[in-house]
Amino acid sequence: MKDVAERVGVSRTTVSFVLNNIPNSNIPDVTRQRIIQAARELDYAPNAQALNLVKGRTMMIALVVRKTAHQFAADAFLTEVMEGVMQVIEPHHFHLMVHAAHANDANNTYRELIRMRKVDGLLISSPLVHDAEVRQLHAEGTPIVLQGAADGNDIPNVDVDNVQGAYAAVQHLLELGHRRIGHISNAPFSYAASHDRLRGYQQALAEAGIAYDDSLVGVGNFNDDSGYAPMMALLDLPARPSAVFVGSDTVALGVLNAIRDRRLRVPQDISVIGFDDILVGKYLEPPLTTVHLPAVDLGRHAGEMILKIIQGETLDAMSVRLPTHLVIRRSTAAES
Amino acid sequence: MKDVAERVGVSRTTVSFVLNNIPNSNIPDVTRQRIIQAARELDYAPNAQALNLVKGRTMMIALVVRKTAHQFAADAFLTEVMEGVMQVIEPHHFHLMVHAAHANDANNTYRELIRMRKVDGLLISSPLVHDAEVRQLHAEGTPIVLQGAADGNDIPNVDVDNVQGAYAAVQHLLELGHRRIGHISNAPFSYAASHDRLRGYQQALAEAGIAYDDSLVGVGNFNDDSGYAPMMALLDLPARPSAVFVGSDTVALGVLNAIRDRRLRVPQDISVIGFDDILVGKYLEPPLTTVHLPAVDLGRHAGEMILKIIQGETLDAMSVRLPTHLVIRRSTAAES
DNA sequence: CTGAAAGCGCTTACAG
DNA sequence: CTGAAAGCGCTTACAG
Repeated sequence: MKDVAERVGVSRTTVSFVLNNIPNSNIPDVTRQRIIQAARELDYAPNAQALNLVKGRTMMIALVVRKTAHQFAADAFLTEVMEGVMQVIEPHHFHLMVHAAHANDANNTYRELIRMRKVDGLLISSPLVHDAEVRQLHAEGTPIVLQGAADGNDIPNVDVDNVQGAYAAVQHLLELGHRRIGHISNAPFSYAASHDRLRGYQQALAEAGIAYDDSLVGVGNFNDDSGYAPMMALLDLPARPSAVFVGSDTVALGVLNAIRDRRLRVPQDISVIGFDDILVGKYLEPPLTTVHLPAVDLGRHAGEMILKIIQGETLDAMSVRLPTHLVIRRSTAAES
Repeated sequence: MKDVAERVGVSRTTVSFVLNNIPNSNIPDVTRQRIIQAARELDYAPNAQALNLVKGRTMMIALVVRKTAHQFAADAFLTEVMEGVMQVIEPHHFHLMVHAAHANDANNTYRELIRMRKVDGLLISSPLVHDAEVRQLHAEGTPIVLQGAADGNDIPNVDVDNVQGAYAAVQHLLELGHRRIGHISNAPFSYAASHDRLRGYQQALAEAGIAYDDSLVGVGNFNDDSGYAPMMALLDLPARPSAVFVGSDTVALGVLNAIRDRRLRVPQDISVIGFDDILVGKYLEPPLTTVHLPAVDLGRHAGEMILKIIQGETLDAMSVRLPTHLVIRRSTAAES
C-alpha cells in the first residue's frame, strides 16, 4: 500500500479511501483512476492480518466437531454440512476452519480459538445434551451456534426435528402392523440427537398404546460396528421384535449384519428403518428405508445464523428445526 | 498485555519476554512469577491477529478442494484426509481452513487466500493433470502440496500409487482368468488419479498380452450415478466384458445398478472391482472387492510436507506414494 | 480535496 | 536486568 501511494504520489490515507470505496471522500476521478491503475500494476492485495488487527475481527468461523478421530472420519454428513456453511459464509468473505475437539478434550481447545481471537464465532457440531463449557462460552458473549440441539433453547441452535423424524419412522412401522418395535440409538443418550430420537420413539409407542419396554432399546455409538452387539441382544430376547428403528444408517449397517448372521431376512423376518439417508442406503440389499436428513440445509442455516450473530443482528428464532421426511425403500414390510 | 504489565509494574517488553520464554532475557524469578501470576489472573491470551501481523504468518493452512458442490459433498474421504492433516498440524499450532474452489472457478479464489495472506500454505486436493494456476503459484514461491498427483514431480505431492493400485486390481482379474476386462474411470482423464489408474489398467493388460480396446473404457464423474450410463454402454457391446475395473467404489455403485437392471449377476456373470474401499463396500451385496486407499495417512503426509515447506526445511522427497492393497471380497470370481 | 498522526496488540533490536 | 522506541500493514478521526 505504501508502494502504490508513493507511485501515485499521494498519501496512504488517500489510497485507503479509494481502494475501500469510502463514501464522502471526495477524491477526484483522475486521482482515483491513477490509484486503481497503480494498485493493479503492483498487484496490490490488502494484508488480511493487518486488516483483522485494526478491525478487531478474523473473518473466520470454526466448525468444531466433538468426536473421536475415528467417528470424525466416519461422519458421512460433515462434508455436506461444511458445503452448506461455506455456501453462505464465503460470499460474505468469511472462511471456514475445521477443528476436531475430541469428546474427552480437557484442554478446551476451541475456547482457545476464541480467546486468542483466531475465529469470530463457533459452530458446534454434535453437542452433548448438557455442555457446561459451551454454555459458559455463550454466557461470555461468544457467537455460537449449535448444530445438533442442546437442551433448552437459550443458545442458538439448528437441527433437524429429531423427535418428529423418529416419530414418523416408528409411525411407519406401526402402520405396517408392528407392535413389538425395538430401538437402537445412533449414540449414547447424552447426545442430544440420540436423546430426541428416543423421545420420538417413545411418543409414537405411547400414542399407539404400547408400553415402553427398556429391554427393547440398545445403544449404538456412531460407527457401523456399534450396531452389531445391541442388535444381537435384541435377537436373543425370548420374544424378539418384529421391527427395529435404528437411530443412524451407519449404525444400521452393523444391525443388518447381526440379522444376517442370525440367518434372518429383512424385511420378511424383521423390518429395519434407519435415520440419515446416507448415500449408499439405496444400494444396500434390501435398499434401506430411512429418514432423510437435509445436511446441506443444516449447514446453510447454521452459517446464516452465526453470520447474523457476529454482525450483531437479531435472530428470527433461537432454534431452527428442519423437517425430515421418510424415504420408504424395501427394508420395511408389513408384520406377518 | 498492557494490563498485565501495569498490574505488575513492568514494561510490556518484559511481559513479552517472560510469557514467550525468551532465552537470555535474564529476568529474575520473582518478576517472572509475578508476571505469570498476573497473566493468569487477568486471563490473558495473546491476540493471534497481532502476532500474525508482526510475525508475517497466519498459522493457517488451506485445504482447497477442486470440485463442484455436489462432488464435494459426496467425497467419502475428505473427512479422513482432513483428520490426518489436523493430526499433524494442530500440535504445531496450525489450523485447517477448508475452501471449495469449484472446478470452473474463474476467480482463482485460492490464489486470493495467499495474496491476502489469509493462509501460509495450500493443500490442493484432486488437481487436474495440467494446472497452470497451481504451477504458477508454486513458481512464485507459495508453499503448496498436491494431494493427488499432478504430472511431473516438480511440485511437492502426495498420493496413493494409483498406477500400482490399478495394476493390482486388474492383475487380480487376470489371475481369475478374465481376458475381456472393461474399465470405468472415477473421473475424466484430465484428473491425475483417473489418468494414472487408466495407465495401471493398460499396463496390466499389456503385460498379459491383451490388446487395449478403447471401446471397453468408460468415463465416470465422481458420483454414484455417473457409473450407470458407461456401464450400460459396456453391457450393450456385442461382446461384453466378463469383468470390469471401476476407478472408484462410489462410481461402482452406479455400475452395480446397471448390471442389476440388466438382470445380470455379480460375480457369476460379471466381476466388479472398485477402488477406494469406502466404508459401506463390505455391506453391499455382494461385498465389493476393491483397492484400499489410506486416506488418513494421505492427509498426515500432506500435513507433514506442507509444514516442512512453510518452515523452510527441505523435503525428503518431492513425491510421496503411499501403497494401496487389495481387499478381496465377493464381487470378483473366476471367469466361467 | 488530502495528509499527518494515532492506534490496533504484539515483537524485538537497541540502549542504558 | 529492564524499558523506550520502532515497526508489522492497515484504518480513521481530525485538521487544514
